[in-house]
Amino acid sequence: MADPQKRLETMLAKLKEKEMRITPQRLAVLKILSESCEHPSVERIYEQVRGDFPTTSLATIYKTIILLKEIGEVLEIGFSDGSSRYDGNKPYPHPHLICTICKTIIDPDSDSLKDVTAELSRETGFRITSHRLDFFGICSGCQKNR
Amino acid sequence: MADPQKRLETMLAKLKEKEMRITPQRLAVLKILSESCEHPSVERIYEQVRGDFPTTSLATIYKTIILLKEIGEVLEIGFSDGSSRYDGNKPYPHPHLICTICKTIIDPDSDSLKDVTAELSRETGFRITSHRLDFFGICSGCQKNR
DNA sequence: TTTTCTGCAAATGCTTTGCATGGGA
DNA sequence: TCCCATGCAAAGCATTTGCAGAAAA
Repeated sequence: MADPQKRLETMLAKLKEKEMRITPQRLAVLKILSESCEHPSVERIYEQVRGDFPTTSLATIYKTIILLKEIGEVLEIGFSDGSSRYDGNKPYPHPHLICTICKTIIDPDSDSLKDVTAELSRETGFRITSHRLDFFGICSGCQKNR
Repeated sequence: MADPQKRLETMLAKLKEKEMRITPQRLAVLKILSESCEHPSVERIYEQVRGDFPTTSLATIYKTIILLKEIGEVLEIGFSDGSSRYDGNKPYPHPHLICTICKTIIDPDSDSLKDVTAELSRETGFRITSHRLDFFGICSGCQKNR
């Protein structure tokens, strides 16, 4: 995981460079995304931002994310069901390991794509059932709670 | 590519097994999907089916695809923008090579995931710009037409 | 002060649903 | 004949858009 503080600074610098304004709402979204290990959904970001700024609208979250996508500071992980999750900590393509039950998304350590399925399964306790470069599976927690 | 004829038979057998009816519209959708090299969109399938059955509705195409997904006879390739493409010829996870300009989707031959990016780029003329297990890039045709 | 951003509400656009009719088996 | 599938239109829903007021710079 990249240093959230540095990520935030990078994002802020990029916004300033593009002469875009740093509003409290935007700052809140940037903070959440720069610290994200959980790869939050729009809805999740919305809830968190509303904790600090109760009048924030969903539209603002969407607009901010569209903005960040345009300047390459957030990675969108879109799914077939139309839902999307976001990674502002590592905004570049990298493998994901996704639990199809609890929807947890983690970033595996492996850089190589060779024999990754077996390797990831062993290291994380996931049972791999599908893939994409995104690997889908069931995390160890969900395997126990069945 | 799998033999379209056999794929069609497999799909039909599965429908019968589940006691689902084989209607002309469904048969048309199955045929298109079993022969798909182009990984058609719902809209594309709709247009083709309407060639033979002009009264067919979009809802029927959607319902048929949902059905096929449930019985594992079609692979959905969903994108961040909400659009989806379908593969009924190889309804199991496999790598895709996607042109971000003309939206062509092809199935590369390689089975290994090692050094695939460079390999695919060389073999197909794509310039790889992103990936997923789905690899995104620009196909040779679009590189020429710039 | 200027220009951009916010937040509300309305508009989109794709997908799903409900239901009466039609058609497989 | 009995159900299931079709096709139309309406409903859903996540996302986008338009615009007047608010607030960065």
